[in-house]
Formats: sequence, structure tokens, C-alpha cells
Amino acid sequence: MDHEDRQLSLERIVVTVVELLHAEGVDGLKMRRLADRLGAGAMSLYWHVGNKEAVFDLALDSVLEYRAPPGIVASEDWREDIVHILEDWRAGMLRHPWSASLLPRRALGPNILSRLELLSKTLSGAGVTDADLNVAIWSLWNYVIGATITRANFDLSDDDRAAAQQRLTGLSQHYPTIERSRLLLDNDWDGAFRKGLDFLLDGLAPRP
Amino acid sequence: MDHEDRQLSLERIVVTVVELLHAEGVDGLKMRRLADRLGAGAMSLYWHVGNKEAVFDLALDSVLEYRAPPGIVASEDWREDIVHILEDWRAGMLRHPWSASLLPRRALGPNILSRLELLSKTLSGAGVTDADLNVAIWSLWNYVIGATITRANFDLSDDDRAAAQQRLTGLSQHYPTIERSRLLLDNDWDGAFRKGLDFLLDGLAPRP
DNA sequence: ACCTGAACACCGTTCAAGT
DNA sequence: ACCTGAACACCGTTCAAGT
Repeated sequence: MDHEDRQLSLERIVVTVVELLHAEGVDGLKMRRLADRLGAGAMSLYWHVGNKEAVFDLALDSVLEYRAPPGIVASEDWREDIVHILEDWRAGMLRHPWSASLLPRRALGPNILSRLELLSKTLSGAGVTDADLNVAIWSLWNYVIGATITRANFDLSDDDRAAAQQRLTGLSQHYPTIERSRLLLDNDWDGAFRKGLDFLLDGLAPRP
Repeated sequence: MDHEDRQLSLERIVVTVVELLHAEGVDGLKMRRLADRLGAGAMSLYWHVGNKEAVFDLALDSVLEYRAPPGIVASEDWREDIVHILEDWRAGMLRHPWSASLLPRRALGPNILSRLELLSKTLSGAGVTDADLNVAIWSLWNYVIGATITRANFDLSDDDRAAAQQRLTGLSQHYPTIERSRLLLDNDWDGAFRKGLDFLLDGLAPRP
């Protein structure tokens, strides 16, 4: 609440809405509450942003900014580059658990387009032909989006996990194979993400 | 509107909410409007359902019901079985475009658990070990969820697609590789889904 | 057991009005 | 150019009351 004395600006709005979303989640974003945090009158926002959807678009794109480590330009191993790009993208979204679900529902902002361009360029440099590029990009997009939305929403508290385990074991006669796979119980999300990604990359460009 | 004279029941509520969601989308679902469609007083729903979230859960699970073709039990080709299971799942969700985004945010209902059990059993029967089952299921889940949410939300009208094309070409100096991949312009969603899925399956269980 | 209307505590957004 | 409060048209849900 140290914003009270300053003027409104798009930048301040963006910073503050990300804070608010972090604190209260998607459903907690109310125009009045956002104005409050900015120390502004309830309706002052509308001079700057149009409507609430625009606020979401701003928050989402801001979170997807790519802070490229300036050293690493092109490594020897394109596969390592792809994994790095996608893990960084996923990590950025997981830092803001509200963001992943929003991404496939809004128009693509400049920051996500930059990430996709970098991904495309790396795939292309690795020898993927233009004809295959579309499928390659979408496959990786689908995998990352699905994995991140799921992880952001199913990252249960210990209590919840215990309850889910309880529930599944109670139903184990109906779902024996799920039970055997320990579907909701294995906690190694990062490892599972990486392993599945490796499988997908194996298919996209078989290793020699 | 031919429901006016009948009594309320969970089944009628489920059928009607799916109709309403189909007609108005997720944001169009209002408790009052749902009651209207049922020919009931505005607040009568609350005797049956608890709250609005429960209504969403009911709608989602109902849409995910698996109508197994009773003939096909186990074909020769497990890979074909997997593809069929996942394409049927995806098609079911695309028939109700509001459903895919909802699925990873809610607790798993009985119908989606049945589908996952069938998927697990098929993978297991194909030789995937219990240790690998978790990763295999999640990889396929991630891919299907990501693909379906994206398709349900990016299935643009012709006008929108023209606008998006216009916008991307205007930015082609910034995103040349995306432009070359014709990312948003290729319209063959089904084909792209299948091709990407084949890549993933190649990785999960390489063909001889 | 099942349904209802009135009422409460919210929302997003418009708009005329202020500086 | 930038901000504001009052007001409008909604919401989900509670609750006492009806049959």
C-alpha cells in the first residue's frame, strides 16, 4: 500500500494487478480492489484500460516476458536449447499460477510471440523443415500448456492430497490401473514434465 | 422451454445446464437463467445443488461420459486403441467447447476417471511398466488437454482469422519464423492433433 | 420434502461532473 | 488530460416463509 501518493500509469497498473492476482487469484481480481491498491478512486482505472479483460491481457503478457540470459545464444545441443526454452516458459507461468489457464484463452501478446519465435527458430535451426514446423510448435505448445495448467491447479495441499488418496483407494476396485500408476500421488512434477518432454522430442526428432 | 410443468430433479438440471452452456458459454451460465430455463423459481436450485461450482462439476462430468462402442473391446493394435480413446475424448470435449478449460481445474469426476482407467489399462496391456505408467498417462493427458483447450479457444471465425493473419504479417519482421510456419493459419486441427500424438507415441513406445 | 420471494452484499461499467 | 462519486443493471447466496 505504498502507492497512495503517486499518479496512475499503465506501468503501475500492471505491477499492481500482478501483485493482486498473486495474492488473491483470478477470482480475487476486482476492479474496485485494484483501484484501492493503487490508492485511486474506484473508477479511475477506466481512463487507462478500457475494461477488465484488458487488465487480464496486460497482466498475462507482463508475466510472460522473457529475460534471456545474454550469454547463452546458441549452444551445441539444440535439444538442450528446446528443453531450456520450455522449462523457462513453464517456470515463469508456475511463478504466477493464474497465468497458464489464461494464456490459451486470450490473443497472443508480444512476449509469448517472442518466446514462440525463439522456439521456432531453434527447431528450424535443428533441421525441422518449414512443412513440419507447424506441427512441431503446436505439439510442444500443447504439452507445455496442458502440463502447466494441470500442475498449477492440481498442486494440492498435503491435506487435499491425503483426501484424494483416500478417495481413490476407496474406489480402487473401479480404477485398479490408475491406482497402480499412483496417478495423483507421485509428487515429482518437474521430473514428470521433463520425462514426457523427452518422449515427445524423441518422436519429433529421433536421436541417432 | 418445454420443461415448465415438470418437477425439478438433478437429471433435469444436468441436461438443462449443458444446453445453457452450449447456448451461452461459461460466462453465460447464471443461476437465475438456469432456473428460468427449468421453469422454476429463481432460488429453487439451491435445494438440489449447494452452489454454482457444483453445477459446473455436474455439467462437466456429464459431458465426459464414455459411450463405449460395445463391439470393440481389444483390437490387435494397442496403438490404434490409444489413438481412438484420445480422439474420442477430445471430440467429446470439442462438442462442448466450454468443457476442456474446466477439466483441469475441478476434481476428477467418475466419468473422466473411467476414461483414464481405460487408457491406463491399454497402456499397461501394451507393455508399459507400472513405473512408467504415471509419466505415460500424464504426457498423454497434457497433450490432449493442451490441444483441446487451445483448439476450443482459438477456433477463430473467418473474420478473426483474417485479422490475426493481417496482424501477424504486419509483425513479420519481428516473428519471421512463426510467419513461415503459418502458425495460426493452417486450419487442419484434427490432422495436427493426430500427427503430434503420433510423435508422442513414437517416443513413449518406439515402433520396431 | 420441496419450492419461493424478498433481501443482502456484492460486481463491472456508464456518465455527468469535477480539477 | 486525468480523476471522481453516484447510479444502473446486474450477480450469487441466505433465510424466513410457504405448500
